[in-house]
Amino acid sequence: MLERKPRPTIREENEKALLEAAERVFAKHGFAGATTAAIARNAGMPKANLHYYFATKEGLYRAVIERVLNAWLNAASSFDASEDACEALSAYICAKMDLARAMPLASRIWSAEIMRGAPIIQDFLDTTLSQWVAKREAAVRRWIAAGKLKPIEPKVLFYMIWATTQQYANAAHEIATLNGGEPLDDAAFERAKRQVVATILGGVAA
Amino acid sequence: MLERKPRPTIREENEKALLEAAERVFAKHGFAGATTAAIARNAGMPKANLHYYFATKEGLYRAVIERVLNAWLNAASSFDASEDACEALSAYICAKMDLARAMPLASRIWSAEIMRGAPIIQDFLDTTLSQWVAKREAAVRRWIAAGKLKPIEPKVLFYMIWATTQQYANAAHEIATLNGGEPLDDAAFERAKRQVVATILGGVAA
DNA sequence: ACGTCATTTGACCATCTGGTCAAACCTATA
DNA sequence: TATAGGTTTGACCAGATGGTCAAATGACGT
Repeated sequence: MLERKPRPTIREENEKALLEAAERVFAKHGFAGATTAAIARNAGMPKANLHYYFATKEGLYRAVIERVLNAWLNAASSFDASEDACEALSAYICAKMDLARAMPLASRIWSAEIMRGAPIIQDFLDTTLSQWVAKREAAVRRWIAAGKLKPIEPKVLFYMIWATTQQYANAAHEIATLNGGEPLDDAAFERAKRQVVATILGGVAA
Repeated sequence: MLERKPRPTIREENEKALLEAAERVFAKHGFAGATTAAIARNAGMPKANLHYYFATKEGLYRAVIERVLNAWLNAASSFDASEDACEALSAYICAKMDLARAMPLASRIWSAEIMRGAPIIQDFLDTTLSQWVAKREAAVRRWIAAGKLKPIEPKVLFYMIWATTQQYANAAHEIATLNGGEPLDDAAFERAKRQVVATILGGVAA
């Protein structure tokens, strides 16, 4: 009867540990620089065990990317939180800032993948992301037509939002260095978030 | 008499070819993913020849980074082009946009190095960059005090400028995908540049 | 207790990589 | 043309890496 057994707690736990370890190692060393031995050690198991759960390094990488993708889509949905231009943009920028802070490793892996030319996630760019952009582009154009926003190429706005928010994950080390060697604390980060929102909205609100 | 011979054209030519090839390969595959064999092939010479000019892969990488650093410093100097806040910021943003377009490989290598935690250029962050930021931070605060700019943490502004401009190099592939598969042509890029300048200035000008 | 299936692991392998080396090959100057 | 110093290159090496395998161990329903 091929019942879906609610069984596999061991498998679930090990796969989760491996995915988390992989996220750490891929984020720090990149795809090529990460070794399966390092990932396995980081997850507290011998290398052969890693290959029992994930046949190939690329397969593991794909699995990590999928988690990242879901986080991205989740944050992206906050764009639709409101019909009001400023509210929608604020919510979206805040969501992306929070994502960068909560999941810096995922953000870095994502950026590295994009920088490599998206060899793994090209189809996501071609399908889901293209559709997401097309739909929100239309919303932005409507807001412009309604006089809510200054006339701007919507994509330019998206790229600015993506880049600026991800900067707080990608360049966390540089930012820490310029912050006296310490990462931004919560207060400083919240201040930065407010100022990013204010600056971008100030730049595009009509 | 130890005269400086105007001789070494062979050495100069080969080192240049290697540095350019290394820039391409490092930009595409990252430090770990780049192989000295691939770089040498890309420069049109056998691997042993590469190691004759650059003893180690890391030494070659350092040399590439140094070129990138000079480009960065060169663009950074345009911040001081004017005493006027808007003029200075415009000039700086334009210079960084042009840099991203003219040297996308260098930009990507730079970002990758920052994302890795700047293992090679940490001392640059600690010294030159810190000083650069401190000085321009003071300029921004003066402009704010003079009522030229809205009150903003200067670093937040710098991070936004750095991230947004570099986006056009780092995410060139993603941008091309969302542009129908074609990279931005000169006209589209100039339009984007103007809108980036206008949006950031609109966001911070008082 | 038994049998079956999932899990664990050390040993192993082919391949790749950064780097070495010595011999061969210029090129120019005395 | 002899000689010296820069340059080129194929062959080579030690170590690392992704991945395999078979044997051992554990979990669990019957």
